[in-house]
Amino acid sequence: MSRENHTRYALLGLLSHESLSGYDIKKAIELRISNFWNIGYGQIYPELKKLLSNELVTCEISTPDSGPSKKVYSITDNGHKELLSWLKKDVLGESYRFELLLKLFFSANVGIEYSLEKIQSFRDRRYATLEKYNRLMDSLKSVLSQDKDHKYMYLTLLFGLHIEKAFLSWASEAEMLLKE
Amino acid sequence: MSRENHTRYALLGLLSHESLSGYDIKKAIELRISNFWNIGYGQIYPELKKLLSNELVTCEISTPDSGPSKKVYSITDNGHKELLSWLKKDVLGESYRFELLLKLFFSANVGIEYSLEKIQSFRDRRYATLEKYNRLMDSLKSVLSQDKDHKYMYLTLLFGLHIEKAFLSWASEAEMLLKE
DNA sequence: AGACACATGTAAAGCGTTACATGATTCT
DNA sequence: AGAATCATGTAACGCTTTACATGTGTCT
Repeated sequence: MSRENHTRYALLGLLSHESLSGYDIKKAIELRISNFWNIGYGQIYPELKKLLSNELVTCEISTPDSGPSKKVYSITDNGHKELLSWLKKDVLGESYRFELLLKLFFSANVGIEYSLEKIQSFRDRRYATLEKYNRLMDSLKSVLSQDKDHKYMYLTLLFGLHIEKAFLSWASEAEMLLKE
Repeated sequence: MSRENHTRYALLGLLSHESLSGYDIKKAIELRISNFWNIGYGQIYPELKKLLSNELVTCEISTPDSGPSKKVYSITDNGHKELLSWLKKDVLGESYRFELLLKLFFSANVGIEYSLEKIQSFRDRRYATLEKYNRLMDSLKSVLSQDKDHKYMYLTLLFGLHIEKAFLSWASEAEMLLKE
């Protein structure tokens, strides 16, 4: 059983909303889905090529009045079908990897200060992310009724809020426990 | 800048506690760290080979009274140094990917029933995991004072509890929002 | 005898990151 | 003129998964 190419569906999903160039796709990813699915140019351009040869997208050269020309990709009917069939399929399960936990687990080998430092900087990072999500949530709430897509964006953002808060409360508890 | 081979450190970490065969390493991984760092045989055996040729571990053939013979690996002084230097280094940041969120984000393209189904089965999965963690926590608490390693195991397990609870509370909220 | 767990590996293919390479356009 | 941004890509490398391959020992 071969693995699913999720990156392909991320691109199809974004293109199902609007036609975009590779460069614009990268920006859209950063804005919308990078919190749970980040992709770099090294994946975007090769994948667009594959999508094109599979006729899941089409490509048009656009030469705007200002700025360099772009290759704008649009989703085809086949592409849309492919996206829908993936969306309907069940998610089998999740697995995540946390380098912080891997280090922490083995940290009986080193001084406690190393663990405390790592947890503190973890907390700082996650706090900054939580603040970012809070700002995004504020701006999203004001446009929530305009478009049914926004409801789903709201769900993913809400996930971010829950998980970041969990990170922070764990970090506080972990720090206390270590200092005991 | 080449990426760090975390798998290598996971193996060194486990071997710093006790000498193990590849097969036993796999079992130890499942028991101890699979929640945040899972590895299969396809990584373990080749990595042990590399560790051996870098003289970070040694290997002895063990022929127990019962059962087939094993190749038991032990960490060397160099291996321990390598582990310590990694443990002391900062963690730069985390990134996670959630297929569920990726699908959910684009689910305005399909009926709401697909989203609800996915969230419900997500909740079932995460609830089962939370229960597992609760059981592990019970058995860990009774031996917590015996070994300073246990404190670090406790921290990682606590992380699991926090994050799974966050998953569950998000899932409930998300279901309510979708049904509105 | 057959099923199951023990035990060790290899090969292929795909995923993902990083570095590199190139050129156009806009702004200061 | 130089810096920054826009824009598109390739190549190398390493990580990860999956499937395959093989043989031993134990239990029923």
